[in-house]
Amino acid sequence: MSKSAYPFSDLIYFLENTQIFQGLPREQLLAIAQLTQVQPYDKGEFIFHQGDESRGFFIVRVGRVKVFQVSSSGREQIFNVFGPRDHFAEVPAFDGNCFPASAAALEKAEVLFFQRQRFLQLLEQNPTLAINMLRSFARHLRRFSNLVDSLSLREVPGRVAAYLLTISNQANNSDHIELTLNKGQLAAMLGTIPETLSRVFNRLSRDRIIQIEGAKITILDREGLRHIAQ
Amino acid sequence: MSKSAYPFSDLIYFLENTQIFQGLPREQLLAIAQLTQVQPYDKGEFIFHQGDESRGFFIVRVGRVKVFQVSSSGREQIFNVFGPRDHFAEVPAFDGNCFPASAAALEKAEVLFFQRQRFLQLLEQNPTLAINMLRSFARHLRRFSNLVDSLSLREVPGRVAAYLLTISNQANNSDHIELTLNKGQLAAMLGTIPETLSRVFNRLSRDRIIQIEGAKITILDREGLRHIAQ
DNA sequence: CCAAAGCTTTGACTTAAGTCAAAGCCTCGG
DNA sequence: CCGAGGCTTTGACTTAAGTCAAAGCTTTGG
Repeated sequence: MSKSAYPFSDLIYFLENTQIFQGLPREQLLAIAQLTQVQPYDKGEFIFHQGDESRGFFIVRVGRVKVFQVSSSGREQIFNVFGPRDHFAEVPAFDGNCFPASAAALEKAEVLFFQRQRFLQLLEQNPTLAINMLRSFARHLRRFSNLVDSLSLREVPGRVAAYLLTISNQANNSDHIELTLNKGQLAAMLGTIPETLSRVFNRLSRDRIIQIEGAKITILDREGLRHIAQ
Repeated sequence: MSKSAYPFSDLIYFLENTQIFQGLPREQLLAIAQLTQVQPYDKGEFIFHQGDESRGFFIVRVGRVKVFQVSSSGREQIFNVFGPRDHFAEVPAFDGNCFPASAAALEKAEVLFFQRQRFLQLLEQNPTLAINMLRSFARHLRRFSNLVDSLSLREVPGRVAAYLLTISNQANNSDHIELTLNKGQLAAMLGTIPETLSRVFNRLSRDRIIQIEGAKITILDREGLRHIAQ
């Protein structure tokens, strides 16, 4: 059943440390591991396309994956970026409707795939799994709520400032942070375009609020940044 | 326990027809009904404020409720409008974090309130309830996905056209539709302001794509509307 | 190690949509 | 039934941010 090249025990260890499968009894994990398909993707390769029918859901094993939409004019909005142990596309797997967005590998990646039918069976049998799913959905809903707030009610400098504060926060409030997305992808994440993002960084730099050197950013004036982020 | 003025059987009948409590055994519904608090709200009155701590979640019994955020400059973005049998604010009740948005009554309304702790107990005991919640979260996630798409990737005329097509759809694809929100609230729903919405309606009217008479709208050129909506 | 491809920045320009202000319309309660 | 207050529209103006084009940069693979 599995196309994995990994030892089985590794896979089980991995699965029981994902948020979605944590807390499940060992024999369930074993059953899940046997249903797991490992799929490799090259940088830029699509995992699914918006509008496709869902056949299952995914967990990132290696690399990063973006979930995004593209406008008729070709502009991209990234909904979320997922890394190792993160799962994505559970909603279509759950409700059986089409993917509302596309997914592609941001870099060479390995993704675990779980068939929809198997997954739904597990879900019915397993209250713990349902609660884990609820937690996951709740996280996604909060993320979306933030995104809508950002896109509708804040200007681009505010979004950039809020983003920088968030990643600084994730890094123990360090003033030295490093962008993990290139600037084009970051722009797509923040609902803008590379040119505009570049100009905003430029301005924050000129105003001595941050200092930029490639992907490395130093926060010089955290209060100022907070003010811009509101 | 209940502050309801309604006969109990009415309340149970109501509860078992909500999406969240449907399919629960009768004795559970009885227990839930006993925990229900009925809260009346006047038009415009707040039900909770963004940032408040969650004490529970809500089901609309009468009237309509909007869930929204307000920017620092006072602009409003409505996330969703809920009517009878709809439930809202389940995420904060579930995860215990703050409300990410505010809620207020759009008109005189009655709302059922369920305490967080009771609700979490029910959720643990009741796999059906968990599945119902998952369905609800999945719906909300799809709604958000649409909203982000709208706000980030479409211009205002596109959002308006898509909205009109959606409500026409809900009305059996009738060409005669009626706005159920006033134009200020509709603007806040579509991520814009009344002046801009007015101008867009004006243009659609001038171009013979729709015809407007107050809250009544007739679709004259559905193909044209679809084209604008993409 | 170099060149091609892909990122990133900069400049000049355009534009969608917001702001402000005023006037016209409704409608609801006294 | 009338008038105050709230909706809605219109006009004139401003502006944030997008487009297009070109030039610097980096990275990567042959």
